Amino acid sequence: MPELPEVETVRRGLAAHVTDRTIAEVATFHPRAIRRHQSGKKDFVRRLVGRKVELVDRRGKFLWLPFESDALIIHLGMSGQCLMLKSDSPKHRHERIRIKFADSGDDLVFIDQRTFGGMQLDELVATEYGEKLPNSVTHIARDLFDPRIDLLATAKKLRTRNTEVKRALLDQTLVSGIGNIYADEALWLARINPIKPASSLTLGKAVSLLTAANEVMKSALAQGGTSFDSLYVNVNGESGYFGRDLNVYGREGEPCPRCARPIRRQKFTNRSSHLCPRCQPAPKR
DNA sequence: CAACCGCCCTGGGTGC
DNA sequence: TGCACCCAGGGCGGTT
Repeated sequence: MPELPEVETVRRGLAAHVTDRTIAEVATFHPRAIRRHQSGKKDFVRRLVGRKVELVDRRGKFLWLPFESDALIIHLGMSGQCLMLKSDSPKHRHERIRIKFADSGDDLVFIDQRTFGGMQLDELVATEYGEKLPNSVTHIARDLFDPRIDLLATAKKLRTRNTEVKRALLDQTLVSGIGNIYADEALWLARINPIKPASSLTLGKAVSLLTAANEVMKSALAQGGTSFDSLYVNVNGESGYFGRDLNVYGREGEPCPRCARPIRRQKFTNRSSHLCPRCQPAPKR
């Protein structure tokens, strides 16, 4: 389940391997992998061939390779992988897209078991500070690794939300890049119960929550990301090492690292929250 | 505009 | 061994 640290790890790996290379050939193997590309498979392939990669950009969980006026957007979804594989490597069972380069070096191979991820070409539009974003990424808020994020303004906005704090944390239009794993870890670090109303946090608490999220994701990035269920790997196919540092996620029944009370897992909008019932007491209502 | 719900989809795991 | 079922979950479209 790639979140901000994992997607940033992939971005760095891609940047190191595809920058300055020219696309020579594109093959797609599953319609869902390019379903977001409105003008179809032929257009997708035709428009990519001949393009030279300048850099690899990212906001939240969205990656893109910007060209002059458009960009190739990559989203990993929950099981997407970008791997650099030998040009003669056999087709992987869940291989969805393969991009070959004019230098006949390693291919960029998109593998995705659950097909929530995919690629699309989209126009670039100018936004603030002279930045250019793909049109379909403009609604995504800045992430916590973005040097231009305004942490205080984000904390204030979080407190205006009439919803549970974890929902707000997962809302990519408020702050992007946080998924279920790092939301649970950040809430544990900040000692906040996930179903506490966002509006009930003090401003200081809201700031410390965002700071905790930033810290935990920075640590994860330094270790190459988390690999909880082996679906996430970097472009070389290697797992990250942060999984061992998770305090609550996936640790139901194990002792809280702070107070030794068993970690509890509870239902949260068709998924799960992991928390310490003592460190993160439920709000009274 | 904000919140919420249901849907997309696959395959590993589990229970019978 | 096989089958039915559950579960993971980010983003988005439609609705309230």
